[in-house]
Amino acid sequence: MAVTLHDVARLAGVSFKTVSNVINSHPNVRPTTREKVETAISELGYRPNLTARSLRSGHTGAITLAVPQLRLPYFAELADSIISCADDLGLVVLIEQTGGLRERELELLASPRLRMSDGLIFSPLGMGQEDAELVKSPVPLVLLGERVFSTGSDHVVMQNVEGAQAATEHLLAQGRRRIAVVGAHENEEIGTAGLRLRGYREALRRHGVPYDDDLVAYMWMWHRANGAAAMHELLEKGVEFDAVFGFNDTLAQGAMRVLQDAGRRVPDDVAVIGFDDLDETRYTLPTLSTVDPGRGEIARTALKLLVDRINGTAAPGAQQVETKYRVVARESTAPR
Amino acid sequence: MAVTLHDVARLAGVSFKTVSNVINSHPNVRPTTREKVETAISELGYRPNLTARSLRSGHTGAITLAVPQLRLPYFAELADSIISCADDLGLVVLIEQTGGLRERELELLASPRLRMSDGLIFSPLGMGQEDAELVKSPVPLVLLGERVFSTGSDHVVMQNVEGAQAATEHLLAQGRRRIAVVGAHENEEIGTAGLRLRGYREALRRHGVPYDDDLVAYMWMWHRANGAAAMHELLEKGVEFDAVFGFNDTLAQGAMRVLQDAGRRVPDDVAVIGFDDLDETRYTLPTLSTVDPGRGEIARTALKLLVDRINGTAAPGAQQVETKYRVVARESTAPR
DNA sequence: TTGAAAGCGCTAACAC
DNA sequence: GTGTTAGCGCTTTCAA
Repeated sequence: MAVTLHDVARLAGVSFKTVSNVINSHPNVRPTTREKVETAISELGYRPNLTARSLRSGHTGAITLAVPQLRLPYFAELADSIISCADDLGLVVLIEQTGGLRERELELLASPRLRMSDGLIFSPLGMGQEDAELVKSPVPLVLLGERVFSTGSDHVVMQNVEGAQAATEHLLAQGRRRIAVVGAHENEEIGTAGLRLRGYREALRRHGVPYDDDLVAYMWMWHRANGAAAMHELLEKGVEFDAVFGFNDTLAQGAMRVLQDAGRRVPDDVAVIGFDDLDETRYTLPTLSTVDPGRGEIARTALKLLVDRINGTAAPGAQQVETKYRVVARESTAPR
Repeated sequence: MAVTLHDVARLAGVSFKTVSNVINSHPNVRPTTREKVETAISELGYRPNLTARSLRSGHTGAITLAVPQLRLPYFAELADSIISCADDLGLVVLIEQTGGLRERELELLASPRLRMSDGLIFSPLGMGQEDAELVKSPVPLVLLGERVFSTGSDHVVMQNVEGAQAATEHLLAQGRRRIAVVGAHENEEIGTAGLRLRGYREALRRHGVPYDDDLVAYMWMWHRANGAAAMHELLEKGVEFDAVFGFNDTLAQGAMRVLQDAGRRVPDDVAVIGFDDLDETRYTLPTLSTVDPGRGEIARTALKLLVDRINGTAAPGAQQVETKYRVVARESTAPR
C-alpha cells in the first residue's frame, strides 16, 4: 500500500496534522520539527494522495480541454499552447475529443467526468446557436470559437470576419477578382465558416467585385482530404478563378496540391491563402500565405479567464475577448 | 453546493446505500425502488462525485500520456489515437508535455500528479539508457519508443532498424548511392535516431555502398525548421548526394523545401523519404514517401498493456511488443 | 506550536 | 432487497 500521512507521522514521532502542516508549508512549524518530518518523508518516499486532497479541498488542480480532434493541426497546436500555459500555473490538462459531433459535445457537457477537473475550455463544432441554452457545465467554462454566443459563459473568439476580409483584400490588392472559397458550411451564419464567409463577401462588396456562389465549396470537417476533394470539384465544374481562400491552412494545402496536379501554377495562375498560420505553412511549396489568428494569445486568455473564474476573482458577467489577427504574406500570394 | 447521494436518498425516501446500488447497477434492487431513485436523480440533476469515488475505490478512470510536445505532428496524431482508444474503454486522458527534456521527464516520473491517474504511457526523449533505473512510476507504466530498455516496464517499440533499412533499400533499389541522412543524434546507439541510423548503415553495408559521415546531419529535436537548417548545411558543405532520408516526415519536409529552393528537383535530382506516415505527407509537392510505423497499432497495444497491468490481468514479467512497419512509396521517390 | 475530531462523498462488508 | 457501519487520505476547524 501507498505511504500515507500517518506513516510519516509515526516515523517522525509527531501527529499527522503536523506532517500536513509541513507539506502545505504552514508558517507555524518549528524548524526542528519540520526537518524531522522532511527526513521521514524522503525516507519513506511519501507522495501526497491528490485524490484525497481534492475530495477534501474541493479542487483538483486539473482542467479539461475539449476539442474536435487533435489530429487537426490547429487543435494540436492550440492544445500544446494551453498545456504549456496551464503547466506554468501548476495545472494539468485533461483532453477530450468530441469529433466535432453535436451529440458528443452535449454528452460531454453533462458528463460527470468534468468534475474530475476544476474547469473546462471548450471548442465546440457540432453545436450551434440553437443550443445556446444547453451550454452549461458543472464547472467553470470558457468557450472558444464562434459556434455559440450569449451563453452566459466567458468566450474567446478570433476576429474571423476581419481576418477573412483582410485575407480576401490581400488577394484583391493583387488584382485577383475570381476568388474561390474552400471550407464554407451550408446555411451557417455565425460559425467560424459563416463568419469567414461574411468577411470574404464584405471584402468583395467593398471592392465592387460580384459574389458568385459557384466559387464557394461547401463541406464539413476541415481536413486536408476535404480541401483536395473540394478543389477537384471546382476544377471539374469548370469555373474560372485566379485565387483560392482556404478557410484554414490544411484545406488550403489540400486544395493547392490538387491545383498543382491540374497544372495550375501557384501563385502565377492561382494565388492561395489559408487561415491559422500553422507551422507547416512555412514549408509547403510554395510557402502558404495565411492569417495568424493569435493562437498563443487565445491560449493565454482562455486560461486566464478560466482561472479567474475558478478562483472567484473574475469580474461579474460573462467576458468576451477578441484576439488580434495578422495577415502573413508568403509565396503562395506573391505578386505576379 | 452540489447534490449528493444523501440528497437523492432523502427525496426518494430510501437509504443512501440504495441510491449507490442503483447508480452502480447492482442486481439486488427492486424495479419500483430503482425507478423511484432514478426519478429523484434526474429531478435533482445528481451527478456522482468522481473524486470521492476515486478515493474510495482506488482508481480514477484516467490515464496519463506524457509526450515531448503536441506540436510535433507525430505526437499529435499519436495522442489522437490514444485518446480515442481510451475513450472506447471509458478512460480519460491527461496529457503532460515534457519538452523532451530529461529533467522534466524525471520530474514527471516522481510527480504526485501521476496519482491522479491509474497509469502512464510515457514517450521519453531526454532520458537515455543510463537512466534505466530511474524509470519507475507510482502507477503502472507503459514505455513508448527506444530511449530506454530493460526497465522492467512494458514497452511498445517500432521496428526502427528494419523500417530504416527498408527505407534506405527503397532508395538504393532506384540506383541512389549517395543518401544523405537528416536527424541523427550524436553518439546515440539505441534511441530512435540511433536505431534508424543503424538500419541505414545496415542497408548500405548489404548493398556494398560505403558509409560517409559527411552525408549525415546531426541535430536534436525533429522540427521542420531543423530539417531545413540541416539541409542548408549539407548544401553549403558541398557534399554530393542523390537522395535524402529524413528520420521523420517533418524533417524530410523541411529538407525537401530547402532542396527545391536550391534548384534541386525532387525526385529527379534527389529522392526524399521520411518516416511516420503523417497525414500531411499525402499533400506535399511532391507527395512524400515514408515509413508507416503502425501508429494505430502502437496506441492500441500500449493501451491494452496498460489496462491489463492496471487490472492485474497482465502476464507476469515485462512485455515488449514491436509493431509492424510498411514502406509507403509516393512521388518523392518515384523512379527516374 | 501542536494535537484531536470531524467530515469531504463515496463504496464495500456485512447485518437485517 | 435494503440499511448500517466503517473508512479511503486528506484539510479544516478548534482546542490544548
